[in-house]
Amino acid sequence: MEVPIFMYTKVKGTYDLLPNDARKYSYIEDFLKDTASLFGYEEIRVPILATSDLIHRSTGESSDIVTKETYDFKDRGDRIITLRPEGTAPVIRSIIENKLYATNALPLKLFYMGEMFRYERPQKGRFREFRQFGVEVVGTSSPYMDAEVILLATTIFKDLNINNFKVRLNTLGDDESRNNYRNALKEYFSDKLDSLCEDCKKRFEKNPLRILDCKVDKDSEILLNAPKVSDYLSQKSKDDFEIVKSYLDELDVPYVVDEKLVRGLDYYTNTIFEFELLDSESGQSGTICAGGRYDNLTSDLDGPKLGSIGFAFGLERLISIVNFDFDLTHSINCQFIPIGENAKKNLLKVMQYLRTMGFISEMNYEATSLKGHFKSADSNKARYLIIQGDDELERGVVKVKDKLNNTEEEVDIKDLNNLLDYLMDLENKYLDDISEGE
RNA sequence: GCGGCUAUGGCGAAGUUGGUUAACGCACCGGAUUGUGGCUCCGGCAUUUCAAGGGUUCGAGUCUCUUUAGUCGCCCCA
Repeated sequence: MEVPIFMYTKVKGTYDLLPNDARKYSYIEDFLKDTASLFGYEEIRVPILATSDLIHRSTGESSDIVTKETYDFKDRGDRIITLRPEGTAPVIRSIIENKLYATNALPLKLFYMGEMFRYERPQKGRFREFRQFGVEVVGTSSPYMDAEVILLATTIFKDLNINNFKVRLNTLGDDESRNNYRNALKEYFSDKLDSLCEDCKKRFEKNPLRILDCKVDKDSEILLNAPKVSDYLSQKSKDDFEIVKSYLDELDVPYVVDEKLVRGLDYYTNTIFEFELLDSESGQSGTICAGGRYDNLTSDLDGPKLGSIGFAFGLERLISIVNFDFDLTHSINCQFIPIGENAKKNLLKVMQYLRTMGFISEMNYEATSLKGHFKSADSNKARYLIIQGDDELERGVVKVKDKLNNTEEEVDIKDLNNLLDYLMDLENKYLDDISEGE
């Protein structure tokens, strides 16, 4: 009989965030919250589980996400559930279901952060479980807001010292413009179907705009001579797009208009954009942020018609290009070193006191030798070693060793505030030294 | 969904045309040194085992097949 070897491994396409990396995520998440807050956004948290109807309806039946990338399953009550593959649809659903558009002033400016799931082949910067940060502004059609949203994303990247990107910008126009353009494309491609790739033949029926996005035929005459969106825009759409561009010019946001840009999800209208990372030393390139206006989504989901715009980016991709050469770990750390059981009991109380005063404090409960305690202090990178044996216990003192200044002194702890004052002095001295050095 | 590459201890990795005991480094544990660690030195640390399973062979970590996983491309996407 075979004895199976059990290996409990992570699910394909997922990853563990070990402390070193989790620290980076926390830092970035805090930064994103702070930056979004400066622009007037509030956080919204919505469930990871969503009804499949919502996801399928909103992202478009023809989108690749729905046709082959969703995690769908039936729950025990026979409900068809989808793990959310993106944030916009669930957030819009929540806004409609909770009638936020009626109880709050418009526009709503919301940001979200959390896990998304897509059943894709994992590769660089792409996972099956990944995290996105995104914003949604709901309830305004002002093109100035389009520009402000792009400015927020730009600010985020620049403040993280990421400068080697450019914004690709386009407009799909309003409903009227889109319909006219769509018809023009259909007419143009109708007698050229044979020369298109297999995928594009399907796109012709479902979403002819996406033929423009085809990578297979991208250099062919057919695509190059295809009708251009700009020729089919209504005056309103043209004017709005001009406003977006002029605002971006005014704020020195680097962008290029790319008439070939369309997006993977079906709900976009008017302004759409992608942030593209330019070739860097790390060799990475590609889209690091994408978004656009979706003026029909709220009504498609049985809510009122509310002009809306948003963007999203993957935290994995962002963090992979942030340069973390600064210290994220500065901390105050006291290692308590008892010699003997009596001192151990006594130090437990002292340790708890220091913790309540904000000092990160630890003790190795298993060490049998002084050497073991000191080794623990090393691996904890403790700055202060607080040592007490029977002798010190009897006299009501501890020895405090400050490894940074390489000093060791006896401190009276009959009044614990005495110890706190002593440590605070050392801390303040350290901070003074730092600021003087700068 | 398609293609390339990879898979050796906790980690990083040697392993020559298949040929007795699977280098080395880091980490870890013990000791020299049980009221002061870090350095140094000594010792320990893969052994029906080289991702799993099958095949070729007198002999397989080395060749072959399958599966799984990782990784990098394509499609698509954040």
